[in-house]
Amino acid sequence: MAQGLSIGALAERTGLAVSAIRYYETQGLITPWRNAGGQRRFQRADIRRLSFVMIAQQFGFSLPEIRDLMAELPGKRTPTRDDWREMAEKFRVHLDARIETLTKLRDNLDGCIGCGCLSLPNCALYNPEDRAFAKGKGPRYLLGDRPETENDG
Amino acid sequence: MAQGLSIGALAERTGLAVSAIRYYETQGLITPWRNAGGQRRFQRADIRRLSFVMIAQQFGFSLPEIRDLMAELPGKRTPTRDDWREMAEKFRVHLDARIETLTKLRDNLDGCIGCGCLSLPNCALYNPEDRAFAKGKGPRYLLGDRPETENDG
DNA sequence: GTAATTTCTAAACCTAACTTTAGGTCAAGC
DNA sequence: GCTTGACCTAAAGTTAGGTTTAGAAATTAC
Repeated sequence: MAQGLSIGALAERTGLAVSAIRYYETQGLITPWRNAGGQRRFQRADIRRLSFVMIAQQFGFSLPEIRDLMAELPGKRTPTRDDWREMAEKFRVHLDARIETLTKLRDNLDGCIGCGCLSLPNCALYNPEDRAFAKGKGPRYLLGDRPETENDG
Repeated sequence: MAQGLSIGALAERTGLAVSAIRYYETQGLITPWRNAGGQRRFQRADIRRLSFVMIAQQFGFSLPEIRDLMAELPGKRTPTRDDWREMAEKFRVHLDARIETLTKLRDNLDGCIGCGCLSLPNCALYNPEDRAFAKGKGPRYLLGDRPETENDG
């Protein structure tokens, strides 16, 4: 293994399937070079990149989103500690937001299901801030009612 | 609307597409009855059920998982406040776990990327507790290195 | 130097969670 | 009572994130 890691070696180091790594290349998440025989060769820093991909996926980020996050990192030279740190700081903002959203949602759910009303006009849940809780598309009224409607179990 | 809600009415009340509601029925998330003409009719309580589905999805639960969670609720009679509360308590355990996982992961990422090493033998990240951080499949070594390997930017 | 692995590409396949389409029925308004 | 919109089913299509397959070429192991 004179120059760079083979795809199999990278797979072993990251725990990913070889096919997944190839797929990530098509999605622009890593850009290996090719050796004389046309096989992919990876930098050792790509282990870190792929680990980051897997971590970000755990947080619910899509591959395009992750690619955009990683676009912060230098493409050509090996990212330094500071490159990573800078990127991670921006990433952290997203993580914090995601965690806060989930925490709020959990607390709201608690409050609404736990409270006696189950009818939203009286409930903390019924307010605009809470309704805009996530990436769109959510329930318009968090546990189902409209403001002018009364209790309906 | 003498008896029950039509699918269109339910769609309007929940913000879901009609096609999604039909799909949820095939997945066992709701069980409407049919009127004389063969059209679906829903209970008002189904608004709440579907809202819960959407909320649980935000937390990353799959439809089968959500169906199992909701199996706690009485199928025939309209769920009472206490039915919901009981179910929500079990759900909350999952939410707490998910939030804690994400929080830990965030802190780990902070620690590792932020620290000077970027080489895992010295890093808080390299320990079994952290490596088992999620629903399997994750990176075997959270930011890429193996213990016996040295710094590699 | 040959055999066994790995890797290559392209294309097909897979699951989850839906949406769209097609052709037909039901219900509500005038 | 007719028209229009809502609803029905079944089947095909869609997107994300991959995996599998097939046949060929490169690499490694002996």
